[in-house]
Amino acid sequence: MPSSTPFAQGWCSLSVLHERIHSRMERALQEACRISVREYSVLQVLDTQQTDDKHLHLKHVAEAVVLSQSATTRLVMRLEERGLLSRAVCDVDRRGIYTNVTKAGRALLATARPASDRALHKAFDEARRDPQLRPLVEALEKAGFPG
Amino acid sequence: MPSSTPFAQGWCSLSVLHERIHSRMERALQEACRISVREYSVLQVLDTQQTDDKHLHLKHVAEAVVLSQSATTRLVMRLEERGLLSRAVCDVDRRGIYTNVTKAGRALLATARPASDRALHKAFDEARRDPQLRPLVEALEKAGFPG
DNA sequence: ATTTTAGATGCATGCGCAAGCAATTAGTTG
DNA sequence: CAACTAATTGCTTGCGCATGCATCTAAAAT
Repeated sequence: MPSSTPFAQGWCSLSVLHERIHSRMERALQEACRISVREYSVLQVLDTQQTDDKHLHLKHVAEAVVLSQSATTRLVMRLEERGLLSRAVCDVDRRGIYTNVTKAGRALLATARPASDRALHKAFDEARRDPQLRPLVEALEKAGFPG
Repeated sequence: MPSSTPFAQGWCSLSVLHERIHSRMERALQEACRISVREYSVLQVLDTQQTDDKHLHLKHVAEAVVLSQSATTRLVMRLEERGLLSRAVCDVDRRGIYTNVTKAGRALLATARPASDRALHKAFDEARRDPQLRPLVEALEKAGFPG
């Protein structure tokens, strides 16, 4: 994935690294609990929102995971249909929707998290062995990323 | 986009940064030349492959942009239908497909590249102002990334 | 001949955009 | 202040499109 400027070249590496990690996590999460990376992300966001006793409107959830509002609506719908979360209209502003992760949802998260972590580490190790990605990976590590 | 481990937290930031850059570039490229980020990436790959006088099979193009083989087939098809590239069976292995960017394709790239670059810089500047992304962006810059 | 590989295709799914609907807020008029 | 209208905001829906998976065909390779 070559490019015109050095800056764009950096973006290409970032992009490839991201896609590689993403596709690995996708497969891992799909296999472990029939869930997509995005669904996992949303559940994760909603779960922490909940433990912090803060409630996010759908719109802010969409922003947090960088997804369109319509896609977020449908994603949350799917999760509700699978019993992983429940929805309720916000009573101070009845346009808003509040969501709560159910027990089943938290159980799924407990399975998904280690699976996702394993996939993430694997992807990173693999990337370190790729000549194109090596500098980027090292840059991230040197700067204390991730972690 | 919070998470369980620090490592996963890093992945979340990386993910958000990527999505932000991506959606900005998508809009910019769409507006500038009715082309998607992926189509741009593929064109870019094929163009450099060509100037280096090397020919890639579709399969390797797919790997380079981290896309499935089927999606790559159809993407290249779309680009051919728009007259941005031409396809030909490889004569030493008639299973393989070779592709060449046309004059129109190179013209489009000439428009797309600066548009994409502008979007990229904008997205980076914006990210630097986001508390969640700031450490990641600085990490990348400190380590000489991108560029 | 069998197996393997490159690419194409049917199908189901998730996405973004644009339009729509309902609730809220701001502004106007009596 | 109350009542009405306009503009905004949060979410949903219709629709077309790109993607991945599984499957298929044709061409090497064994």
